Amino acid sequence: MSEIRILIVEDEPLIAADIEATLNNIDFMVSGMAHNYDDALNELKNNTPDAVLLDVNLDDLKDGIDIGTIIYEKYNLPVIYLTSYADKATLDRAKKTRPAGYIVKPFDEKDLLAGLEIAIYNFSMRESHTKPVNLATLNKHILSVISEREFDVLLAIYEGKTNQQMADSLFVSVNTIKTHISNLYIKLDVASRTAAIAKIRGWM
Amino acid sequence: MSEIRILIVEDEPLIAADIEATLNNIDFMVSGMAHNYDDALNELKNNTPDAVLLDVNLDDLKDGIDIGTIIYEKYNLPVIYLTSYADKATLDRAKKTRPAGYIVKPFDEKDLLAGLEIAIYNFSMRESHTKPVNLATLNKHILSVISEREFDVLLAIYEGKTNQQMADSLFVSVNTIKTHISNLYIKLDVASRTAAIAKIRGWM
DNA sequence: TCTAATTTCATACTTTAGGGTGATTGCTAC
DNA sequence: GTAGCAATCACCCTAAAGTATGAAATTAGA
Repeated sequence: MSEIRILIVEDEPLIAADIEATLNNIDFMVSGMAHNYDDALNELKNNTPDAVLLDVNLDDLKDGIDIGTIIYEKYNLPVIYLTSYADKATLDRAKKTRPAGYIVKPFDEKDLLAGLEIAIYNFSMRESHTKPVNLATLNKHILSVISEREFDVLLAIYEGKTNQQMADSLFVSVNTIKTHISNLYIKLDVASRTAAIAKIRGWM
Repeated sequence: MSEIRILIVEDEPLIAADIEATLNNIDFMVSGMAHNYDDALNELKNNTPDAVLLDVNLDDLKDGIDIGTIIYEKYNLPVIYLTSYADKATLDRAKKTRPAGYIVKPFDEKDLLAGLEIAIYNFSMRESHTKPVNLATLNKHILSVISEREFDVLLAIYEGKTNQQMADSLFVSVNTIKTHISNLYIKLDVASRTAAIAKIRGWM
């Protein structure tokens, strides 16, 4: 994996340049710079980054938290807020956008890099909670081994598909799906799709 | 709800006193102070806090991350690390303990309060991902309103139970369960138990 | 190369889930 | 008091899921 692409949204040129200089290293690269709400949305759309450094106080009608709200709702990216003050009301607005991190100005190189690292890591962990398990970790929990194809079927079950829908999307017959499901049930020691879902939930 | 009880683990008395003064306000209170590994474990056991502020660099054989590891494995509390430097190796060790936040020294009152707020909030959100939904939040996501009994049934579905098992544990007939499920499907706009589970997944 | 496991499919059968319709009871708000 | 809703239950029917058994083609490994 290459560098993590960061979008910087900051209206103070000096700080923006400072952050840019700090971030262009082994681990990170700057994917784009935005100075206001519209620029930021544009960058998000046309040059989607892996994470966003977001100044809360922009010299604009819309502030950083407005952008954070859009990112939370539309994009699913880790947001790290930069702010020079943190009153209760602003903080409460910010919390609603589930930021991955929060860095208070003034900050130095270490604050920024450490804050970013932790925030992005935490975000990826947070994400993995909502995603289904992966085959390798799944197999750590059971005696017998679930095959790749069986895993495909298990994921489809997890997503709420019917046998027919699975058959269509995996290009096999419903009979085949049934066979896989039967084998899965034996291996997972369950007797229904919902029991299977309940069983694998929590394994991540 | 009363104040959030914070355990401070910090071996530098000046900083510890400073944090204590900052934290004893409306939102937070200090549940205890520890200066080393053993003190910290003792406090965790006998006076369990709601969150832990953890200095990484303790003047001890075991450092803050060792304590963080214990908290991650045994207790399930949000940990916020305090550190004056953040080299890659330390950061990697810290990340493995899934800290809720990371505050880099030197920090002022605002850093601390904002960092704590965000970290604890994020942690509570992270937690709720693994738990089933609650009725109130569930109803925010749909047009019609799910009743209490319907919610009981939905939870039972989520847990992988069959209609018969639900009927037994809720002391009603299978027909009643079926009626509730039918109504649930209409309200959730789905057509099967697994689709219902997939739909409510993520709502927390 | 021979074996074991995976993936594929089939047929037949049973059980569970889901859809439609209607009805009773009890509670609450107007 | 009556309209509305929640909760309960019944019956019938269809569709989907699950069980059992057997078998062929493919692939990976010893």
